[in-house]
Amino acid sequence: MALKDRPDVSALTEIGIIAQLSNAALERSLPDGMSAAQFGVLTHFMRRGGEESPAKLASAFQVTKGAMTNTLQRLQAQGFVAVVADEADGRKKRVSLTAEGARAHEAGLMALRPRMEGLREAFTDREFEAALPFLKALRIWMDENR
Amino acid sequence: MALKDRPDVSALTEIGIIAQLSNAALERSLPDGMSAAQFGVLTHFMRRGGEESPAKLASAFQVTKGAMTNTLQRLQAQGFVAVVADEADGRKKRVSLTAEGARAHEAGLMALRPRMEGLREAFTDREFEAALPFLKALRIWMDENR
DNA sequence: TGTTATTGGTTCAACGTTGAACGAAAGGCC
DNA sequence: GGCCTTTCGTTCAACGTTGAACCAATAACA
Repeated sequence: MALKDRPDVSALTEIGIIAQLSNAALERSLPDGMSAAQFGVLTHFMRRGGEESPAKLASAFQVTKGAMTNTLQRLQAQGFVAVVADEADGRKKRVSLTAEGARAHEAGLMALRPRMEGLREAFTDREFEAALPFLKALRIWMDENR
Repeated sequence: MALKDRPDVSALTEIGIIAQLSNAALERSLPDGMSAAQFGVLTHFMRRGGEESPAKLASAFQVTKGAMTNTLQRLQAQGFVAVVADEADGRKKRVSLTAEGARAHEAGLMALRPRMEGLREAFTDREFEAALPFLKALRIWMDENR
C-alpha cells in the first residue's frame, strides 16, 4: 500500500497512462497508414525544414537507429520523404521532406484538429504551461540518469 | 513552428518521453525475465490481495484482454500467479498471487530501490504532489474522450 | 603510414501491444 | 422455452520498438 500512494509512483503511473492514451488517440485520428512516429518525423521537417541524417533524427526522437530506419523506410515508400546518400560522408544519408510529405502532414494536422480543439476546451493553456517546467525537469533527469 | 510551441503539444510530448524513459528504466532495473507489465500485476496483487479476473486486470491496467492473457501466461509459467477456473461463472478465471510471486515482487522492489532513491533525491514529494491533480485530470479526460 | 576506435545505417529475433475474430458461457427479453 | 446480446478469455497477424550483430566509412592516433 505504501507503494502506489507515493506521489512519485502515482505521477509516473498517470504519465504512463496519459502517454498510452494520447498515442492511441493520435494513431486513431491520423489518416490510414500514418503512424505517430511517421507524423512526428513529418512535423520535424515542417518545423525545421532542410535535411537531416537518420542518426540525428533517431537521437532527436529518443529512438534507436533501427526504429528510425523502419520509420524512414515507410515514409519513403509512401513518397513522403526523399533519402539520398551523402557524398561528403559515405556513411551518412540525407533525408528531406517531399511536397507530398508536406501535404500528408497537412492532412494529418486537419485530422487531428477536432481532438486538439476538444483538449483545449477542457484545459487552458495556462494549465499546460504550469505543468511544463516540472515535466521538462523530470524528462531531463530521466534522460540523464537512464 | 506554431505547432510544438503550443503548451498542450509540448506537455504531451514531454509526457510521452518521460513515459518511454521511465518504462525503459523500469524494465532495465527489474530482474531478468520480469517485464514492467508483469511487475505491475504483481504490485496490484500485493496491494489488493485476493483474487481478480483477467478481464478486471485488463481494464485496471488499461490494456486489451489479449495483452493481459499474454502477461498472465508468462506470470503463470514462472509460478508467480495461480490461475483457476471460476466454477460459479464458466467464462471467468480467477487469478491470485503465489508465495513465489510475492517473493518475486519483493525482489523487483529491491532492484528498483536505487533508482527510486535517486529520483527522490532529485525531486521532492511536494513537486510530484503539485503535478498530480493536473495529471489526474488529464488522464481522466483522455480516458473519457478516447 | 597503418591500426584501432568510433560513427552511420541496416538487419534480425524478440517483446509487448493492438485490433479483430472466434467460441463458450451467461444474461435479457419476449 | 427460445433467441439475441453481452461478457470472458484465447488466438492470430500486424505494428513499433529494443538490443545486438554486422559492415562500411570515417576519425584518432601511434
